[in-house]
Amino acid sequence: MPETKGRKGYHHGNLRQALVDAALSLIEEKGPNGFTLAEAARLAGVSAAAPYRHFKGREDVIEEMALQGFEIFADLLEHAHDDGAPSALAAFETVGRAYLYFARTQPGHYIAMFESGVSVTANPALAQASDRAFGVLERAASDMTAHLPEADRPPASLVSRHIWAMSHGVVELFARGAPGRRAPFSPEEMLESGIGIYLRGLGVIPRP
Amino acid sequence: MPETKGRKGYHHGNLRQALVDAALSLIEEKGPNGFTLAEAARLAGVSAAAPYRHFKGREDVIEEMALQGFEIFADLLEHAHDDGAPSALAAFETVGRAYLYFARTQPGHYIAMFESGVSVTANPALAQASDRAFGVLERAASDMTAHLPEADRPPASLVSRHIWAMSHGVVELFARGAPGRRAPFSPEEMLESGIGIYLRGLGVIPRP
DNA sequence: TGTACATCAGTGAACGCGCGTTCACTGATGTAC
DNA sequence: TGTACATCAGTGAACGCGCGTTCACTGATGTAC
Repeated sequence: MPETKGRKGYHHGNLRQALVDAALSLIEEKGPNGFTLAEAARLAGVSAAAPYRHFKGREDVIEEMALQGFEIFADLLEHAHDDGAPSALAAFETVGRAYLYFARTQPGHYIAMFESGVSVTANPALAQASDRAFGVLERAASDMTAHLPEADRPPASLVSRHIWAMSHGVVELFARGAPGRRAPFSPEEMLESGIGIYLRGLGVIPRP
Repeated sequence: MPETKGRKGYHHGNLRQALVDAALSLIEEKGPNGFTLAEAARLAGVSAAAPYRHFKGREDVIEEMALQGFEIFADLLEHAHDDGAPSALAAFETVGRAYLYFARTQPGHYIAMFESGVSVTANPALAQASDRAFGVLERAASDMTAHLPEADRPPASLVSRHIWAMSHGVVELFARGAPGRRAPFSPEEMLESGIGIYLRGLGVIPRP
């Protein structure tokens, strides 16, 4: 059942984005490699040759999905950081939760970004978007550790990477796929408690 | 150039494992989906129909790779835990490092286990092997936190998952793929310092 | 306001390809006697 | 020790399939005058 999606006539109007959207839902449903240009074209209600008017090929579509994902992700982190920030610490925890939230609500983008094997470094636009997202984390880490005595203060670039790794690990191991994995804790609990213990180790939260 | 790998005559002798090995090197070289039964057969110096004498199909081969991977991994963790264990804490750090070591030295197995999308829960043997590996982590966590006052002691199952997530995140984000990703820290440094801060937060290491 | 024309964004047919899988087959091996 | 025979582990040909990609084409749209 090809979805014609409001297509009016011979010309589609917005085929480029329609193809990206189709690819996103395919990738979400069938995993990183469960998407073909041909099927995306079918979903968009268009012939198999049409995508070549907008993309160089399959890989190009994946890079576009990842790019849009990093942009959304960076925006999300920026808002999480800027908006409700009564304290640097609270902002940091909010930022951590945003990671999980993103993976939950934008699985297609998440897969394209982190599970498709796309090379972020090979595409400058992608690298830039990824840097922007990571920059938010790093600034949050920097703000948060600023008041620590210099001797006990690890570089913000290291702290932000620790948090990133912990968040990513929780998402990959306990939130994505594996619906059958009997977990005694929810990903949210695990991430919150894990970051909490880590921040206590940093000296940012007092130890009980 | 098909590799005949010491094949003697009509009968291969050890085709099952030869196919698994071929698949491992293909997966390592080309990523989780860059492996086909046909190519594995070719690598093993055998016709495309031969694998069907030993495996139900493609998915079956992936599960076998993952299974062998979990067995190796569990053995590795057990040794890391049992052998040089002057203290529960040291054992725990050794166990953490073993994760990184495994991903480095057995990339094919690692990919099959964690990046192929194989369902661990769907295959009982796989689930059992995975549980054994994880059990080591959990015991290490339990030993390590045993002396903490009960009020400040999070469940070992939670602690072990935090460490697992951190290790997995570091490996995925900073060790695998992305050779071009300019990282100011090595994965080893990041994992060691990250676990260190976390353990300080737990109260297992004194804070400086 | 109308028209000629360039450009754009699609079509559909065709191609070559490699894969997964099945099938009847056959060469090699092991075993009972 | 030899032989008949069952079983095992391969072969190779064939199939259907869907994909990626190219190509000459054509319908729709925008624009200059």
